[in-house]
Parts: sequence; structure tokens; C-alpha cells
Amino acid sequence: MTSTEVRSDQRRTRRKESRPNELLEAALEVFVERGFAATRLEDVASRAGVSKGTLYLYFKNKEELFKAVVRNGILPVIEKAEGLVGQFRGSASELLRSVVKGIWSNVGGTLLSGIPKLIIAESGNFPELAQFYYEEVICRGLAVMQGILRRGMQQGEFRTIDAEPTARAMMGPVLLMMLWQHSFQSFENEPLRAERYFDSYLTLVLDGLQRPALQERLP
Amino acid sequence: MTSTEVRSDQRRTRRKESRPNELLEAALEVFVERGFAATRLEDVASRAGVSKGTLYLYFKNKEELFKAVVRNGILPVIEKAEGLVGQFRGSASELLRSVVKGIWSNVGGTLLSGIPKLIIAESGNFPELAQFYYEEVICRGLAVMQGILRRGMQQGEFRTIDAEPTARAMMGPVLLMMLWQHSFQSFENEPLRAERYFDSYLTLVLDGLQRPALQERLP
DNA sequence: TTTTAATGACTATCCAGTCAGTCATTAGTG
DNA sequence: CACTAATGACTGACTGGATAGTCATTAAAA
Repeated sequence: MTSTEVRSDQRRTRRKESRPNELLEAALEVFVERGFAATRLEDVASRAGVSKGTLYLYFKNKEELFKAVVRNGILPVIEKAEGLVGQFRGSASELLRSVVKGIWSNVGGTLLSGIPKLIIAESGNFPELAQFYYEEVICRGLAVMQGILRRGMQQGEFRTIDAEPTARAMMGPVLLMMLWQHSFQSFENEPLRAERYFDSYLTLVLDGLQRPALQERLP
Repeated sequence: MTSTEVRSDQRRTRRKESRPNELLEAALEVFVERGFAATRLEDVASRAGVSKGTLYLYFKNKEELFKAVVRNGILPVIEKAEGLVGQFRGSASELLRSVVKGIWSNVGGTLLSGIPKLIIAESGNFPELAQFYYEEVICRGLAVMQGILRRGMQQGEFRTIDAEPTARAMMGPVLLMMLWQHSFQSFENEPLRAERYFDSYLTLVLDGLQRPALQERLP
């Protein structure tokens, strides 16, 4: 069961600069596969092509390693997303489409999608970390989404809706797809068709289910 | 850090009948708080007002206890939901509303909402359990949702949409809210307004974002 | 030759799972 | 009804295995 994958063939080479990132990458993989408690630091080290002692040269302990993985993986992404929204010119619908697809291609489809899973799983044991994630990622992510909705309403493009809970609801399908890959994808026959899923999702959200003719509520 | 909450004051009372349920309830609580690996069976036992040895009289080991918690918590709920949909008379929109609200009041708002969190967190360590959940809960849940969508399309009430991915996307906000409670609720100032959230979600899904006048795609 | 990155054997701790013994309950007896 | 014997639900100290974290030693680089 022990992982023996190794990243660098040469043992005992001195590579102070690149070790932290190699360890963080290996740690993300193992944490996502096994969860925090079940992850053995020896596995993380060997996956990074290094011994356990070396890991402790770069990270104080397991908990600090975990925190570093999360911070390192997530912060750049949210910053990138905020920048992208600020400079966008075009309809709110288009913006919504490209933000959703951007999240998917930068996070969802990569190993980074394991981080939300980690946070959710370990929120009970690391409330401090969950709070960090809540403040630094979720709040900012929701703000981005609310911004899109408000922009659409101001331009007369969107109906008048309650932006705050709607923004939240709109993150649901995106999160679901991230978690899906890690937890259930392997039981399905077909590969994940993320394209089709997100097209359906965006159509649903933009057009709604009810036919225009029936827009007035039924008796 | 050790939990000392006790459910029955009298030590050494013989209550063979009620022990399993008391243990399952305590185990659900602790598993949800801590995750599988970090849960100590001694905590589960003491929370059920019983010693660790007693726990082993009723459950073979930690893994079996975990499985029993999941099966015990989830199966009745999905069966109930299926029955409810079969007998419903009324518009698809109404059915959708009552199914979503039913899920929330039977699962989301209760401790049972911790089970999806458990499954997601432990899917790597218990693929067998994740598969059980996938087949017995998710597939059946998605089938229910697809049934509603197809019924709506047949009755001419809904647009023509791709039922399979749409059903999936529609479960996203529900799952999100369940996970939210357990992972982030405690960091918010206001209490969770589930009512408002689900109203916004259902409005979004039924009516869509775009204003009727702009139903034709923008240039 | 000196410095320090890297190693891996070692220790300390934690906890799942066991089992010999305890005692509340109840069936049996006078 | 009172008293005792038999039962089995319950207990908790103990063991074995696993692994987080340490540190004396090794060897690559400067």
C-alpha cells in the first residue's frame, strides 16, 4: 500500500530551492487521496523523492504542512479570478460564462479541486484553517459572483433577484463538480463531460426551466 | 479535549435494545465533527454513556460502525423521497419545490446532512462505501430529479433541456447548503436563512436570470 | 576543509481492538 | 414473597501496531 513513486532519481542531491514546492505538490496529492489524519508523512516525503527527515527541514509539522498546502494552492487562484473580472468588458451573461469556465479550467479540472474537499473534510479539526478559507476564498468568491449579478441587473440584462443567496446557489453546481471528480467519478462508466455539464448549468441559470409562455405562475 | 458528555446517567444499566441506536447517534455526531480517522471510539462510547468494550459488543470494528452509521442514516431518507414523488399530483414546478424543501427539512437541517460530508471526505479511504452511497443514494436521487424534469417537459411546462446534466447541476445548491452548515456556518454573523436561500435558488432555476425581453441571445 | 542538506533509525505517543473480571437483572426455589 | 443462582451486559486495563516527530550521522557542495 505504501507509495513508492519518486520524483527525483538522484538521492541525496542538495536542492534547497525546489524542495518546498516539490513537497507541497506531493502533500496535496496525498492529502486529497487520504485526508489529513490518514496521510503518512513518510508517503509525502517518498513521493517527493526525499526522506521524512527532510520534510521536517522545510515544515515544522504535519499541521503546518497542511496549512501551507492550502494557502499555496488557493490564494493565487482567487487573486487571478478577481483580476479577470475587473477588466472584463461585455455582457454580464458572457462574463458569467467565462468566469465559470475559468474556475473550472484553473481549479476544477486540476488537483487544486481537492482543496475544497480537504477544507470541508477537516473543518471540524482545523476551524482556524476553515475560517481562513472562508474569509480569503469563499467571501471573495461570493463577492465576485454578486458583482456579476449586480452588473447584470444594472444593465437591465438580468431580472431583479436577491443577489446574495443567488450568488451562493450559483456556486453550488461548481463545487459539486469539483467534489464529484474526487469522490464518485471512478464509479461512472463514461468520462466526466464537464463541458456538457457546465453548458447545461449555464443554460439553466440564464434561461430558467419554465417556458416563456408560462412565465406567469400556473393556477 | 476528551468529550465527557453522557447520555444516560445510570451506569451499568442493561439496555440491549436501545444501545445500537444510541451508539449510532453518538457515532454520527463524532464522525461528523472529526472525520473518520480522528474519531476515537472511546469518545463515541462515552457520548453514548457506555464504555468502549460495550461498543464492540454491538459493532465489529470502527469501519463497520461507520458503515452502519451511513446506511442507517441515509437509506430511510431516500426511500421516503422516492415514495413522495410517486404519489404527487400537481405541476412539475410545485413538485420540484416540495421535493427540494422536503430534502432540506428531512436531511439538510438535521445531523444527517453530515453524512454527505463524511462520504466525500472518506471516499479515498472507503471506496467501497462511496460506491454504496453512489448507487443507493446518488443514482436514485438523480433519477428522482430527472423524473421531475422529464415530467415537466412532457407536460409542456418546462423548456427542452438536457435532463441528465441539468439534474446533476440542480443538486449542487442543495449539497452546498448541507456542507455549508457543517464547515462554515459558525463563521457567519447571521444565522442560516435556509428559506431565503432555497426560494432564491428555486426562482433562479425556474425563471432564469435573463429578462424575458432579452430571451433571444445578445449579439 | 568547512558547511549544511539530507538521511533513517529511534523514541514517544496514541488508539483500535481484546478479554478476564464485575455486577445488574431475572429465573428459579423454598 | 424473599432469597439465591445463573446469566450475560458491561467494564476498563492492557497489548500490539502504527506513525509523528527527533537527532546523531553521512556526504554533497562550496
